[in-house]
Amino acid sequence: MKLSTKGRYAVMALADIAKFDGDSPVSLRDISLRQGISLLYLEQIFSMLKKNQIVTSVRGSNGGYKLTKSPEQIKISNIFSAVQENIKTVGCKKESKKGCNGKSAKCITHNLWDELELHINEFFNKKNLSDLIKGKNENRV
Amino acid sequence: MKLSTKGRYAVMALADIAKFDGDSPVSLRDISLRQGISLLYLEQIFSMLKKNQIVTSVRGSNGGYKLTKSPEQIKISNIFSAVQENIKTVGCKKESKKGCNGKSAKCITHNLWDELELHINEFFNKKNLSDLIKGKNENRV
DNA sequence: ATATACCATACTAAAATAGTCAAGTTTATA
DNA sequence: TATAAACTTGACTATTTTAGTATGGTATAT
Repeated sequence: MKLSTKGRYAVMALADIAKFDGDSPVSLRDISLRQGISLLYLEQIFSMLKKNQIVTSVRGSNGGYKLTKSPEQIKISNIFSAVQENIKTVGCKKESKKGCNGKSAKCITHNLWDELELHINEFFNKKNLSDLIKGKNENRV
Repeated sequence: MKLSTKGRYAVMALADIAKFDGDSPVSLRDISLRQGISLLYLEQIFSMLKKNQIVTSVRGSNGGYKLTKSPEQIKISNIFSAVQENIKTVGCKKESKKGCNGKSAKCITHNLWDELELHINEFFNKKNLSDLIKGKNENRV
């Protein structure tokens, strides 16, 4: 089980914006250089972030992206759902209301995965962008 | 982010053994039929579980597998590490002692993924096989 | 004897991941 | 107003992982 780069890069890039945020928008080129993420890949990711109102874009020379809200208000869970990095721990072949895998009841492990999913989502709901750029993370790249 | 079938099936199959455990060992054929998992795939998984002393095998007719410990003593984390379903949420390209991705410091999101990993591992450390077969899970398949 | 069970290695189809490539449009500013 | 810097869109692709199959055994209870 691992997180995809899409989700991780999205958080990384937004933390970068949060950190370097001023009056002017932050360009993808700068993020690309600072974070070592391909520019073309960033464009893909930011297209999704914009559609989901995590960022707004400023076109033209010296343009770039800005956060729509303050870092405190942007939860990691918001970012993940924007880039469709969803935490789907379970994957019973055929899950219906009645049961899993075509059986009449849910599988014996079902609650366990549900609980885990809940845990992870709670974790990402409690964390926001501001948590990443303050305190002991100050010297991070 | 999702769990692989290998990890999930391993837990499922062991819960099955725990549930139907008696004096005689439980055959993979029975588990395969009850849980709807390919017999050949189960053999692969149980090979790993045996190597890691989660189960012992009894050969010959009416043979099968038995848990080496009581269900209370077998943690989900033990099972996952046996089948190499490791919770590696982070995947910085080049992570050294100094930093990530060839930089001089760890990346800004590093602590976040580490924390998540810790959370998940704690969760699986607290859960054992017995939790799956008692109480509200009694009627599960 | 033999059916039932475990054991081991190699192989593969399909899906997901992690991007790249091409061809634009928009706009600040020199 | 030319143009470079920036955003936008959609298609494409190599690599890796996943989720198994296939094959050919060995061991042992009955």
